[in-house]
Amino acid sequence: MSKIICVSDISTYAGQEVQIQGWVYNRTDKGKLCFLLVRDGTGFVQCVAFKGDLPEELFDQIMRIPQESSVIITGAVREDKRAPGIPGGYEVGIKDLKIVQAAEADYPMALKDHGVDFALDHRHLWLRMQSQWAILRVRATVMAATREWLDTNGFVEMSTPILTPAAAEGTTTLFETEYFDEGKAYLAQTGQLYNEANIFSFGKVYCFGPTFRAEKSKTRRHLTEFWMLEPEMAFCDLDGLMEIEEQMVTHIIQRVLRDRKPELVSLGRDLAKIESIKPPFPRISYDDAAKMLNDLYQKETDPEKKELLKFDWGIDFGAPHETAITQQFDKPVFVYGYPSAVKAFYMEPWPGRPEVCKSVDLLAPEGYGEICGGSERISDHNALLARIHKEGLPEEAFKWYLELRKYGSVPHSGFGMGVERVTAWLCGIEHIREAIPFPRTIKRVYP
RNA sequence: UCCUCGCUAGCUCAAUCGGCAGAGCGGGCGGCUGUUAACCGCUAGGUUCGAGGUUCAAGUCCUCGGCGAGGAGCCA
Repeated sequence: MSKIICVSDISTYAGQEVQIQGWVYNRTDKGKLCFLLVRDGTGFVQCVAFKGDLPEELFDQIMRIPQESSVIITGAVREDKRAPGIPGGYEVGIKDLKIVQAAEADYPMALKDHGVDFALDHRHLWLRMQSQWAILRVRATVMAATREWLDTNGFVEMSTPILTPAAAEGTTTLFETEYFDEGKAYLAQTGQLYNEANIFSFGKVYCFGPTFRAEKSKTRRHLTEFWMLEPEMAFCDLDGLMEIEEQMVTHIIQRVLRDRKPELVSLGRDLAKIESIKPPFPRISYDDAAKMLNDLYQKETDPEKKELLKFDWGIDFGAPHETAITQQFDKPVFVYGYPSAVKAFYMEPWPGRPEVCKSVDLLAPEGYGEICGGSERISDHNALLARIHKEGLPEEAFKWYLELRKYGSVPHSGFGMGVERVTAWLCGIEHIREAIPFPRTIKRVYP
């Protein structure tokens, strides 16, 4: 009995007879020769059948095997530069093939691009395509690298609740559900407030899980359900926050480049654009970004683009603004010190400039925009209470949150990172819906 | 909520000014010993999103509706 191996390890089995358990991704028959491209979850490998080497009945069966059939293949591994696949360069000379299940002939996914509607309706099958496999492998590595960095840097993972009481910023953007006799509960849009409680016990914490937003955003950067990482640190100011974001993001990039290069190559990603990213990342203030945008506005000659770049101090960046800023840099850029009016109530005011707060967004290059958003939080009880009143928020709902500032309050900071946005950026794909296994958008909850 | 675009074979798309419903892929049959989304020959496959209207004639023009897309708004 030959050893069952993973395609990802195939290079270590050259010259040996092995077994591959997987699915027929593509078949090319050529007279007395038949090529099967087989995927096993860890990679894609070419398996070759020669008519002369096999019983006639078996060869005939291989020639007719439908796409997506599940198979167990026995054969000898050999190096061959012509062999496609991931990692590629090795192929299996078929000695035996057992069909676990012959797929029906009407498999709907062709090995080519599909329309968005069709692809999303068939997400359960689309996942099998090499491009989707590669993207989601990168995603898993982004998540693993994130945890790896945090866990080795003294952070403790805290699971914050997904079912939450009345919302921090009103209920219009939250999914609502019945909660027994307690009235309404809402799906969490952030674990931050809970992590602000957690830091007073654990120092440095993070939560990592799904986040829900009922906003009617319809863009390539938005999902209604997405995965967000939220670290929160005691005794950490805005500069310390940027330092941590920079180190963590750099680690994620290095780890993806180390472990997922073949996947990125298969996606056609220009590796040079991410290989060159090294700290430090540029840090510019909102004020400077505003000047930069006004300069770009002056220089722009296309009236349509010019209109999109129009910018007045005090407004939040739109997607065209973010794109324009990031195009000035070849690595991620921090923009800090946003106007308080466009940011959340809990952000620490800038010393001496109350109209600005100690917030920071990390914008990814190549037009991908915001991948992290964070801030130093207000640590003074009365200042926070004043902000809650000013925003017209229900003080009662924030009773516990305010109490954190009464017993050993410290400067503290945190940020949120969108996993799908980071994945989409590293993969170089157009839309973040491909960066999550089963995307939830305003128009889709199926499959 | 607004703006724009789209909907034709299982899939991706074409169809000129309103004038016979087409191709490639996929399926079926056949051929080929190195294919890379193979190639070559043959073949089957249609409620042109729906309803109404204009016309000798509508995939194409008009009205209404449906579904989807990506932009704006919104976005802890």
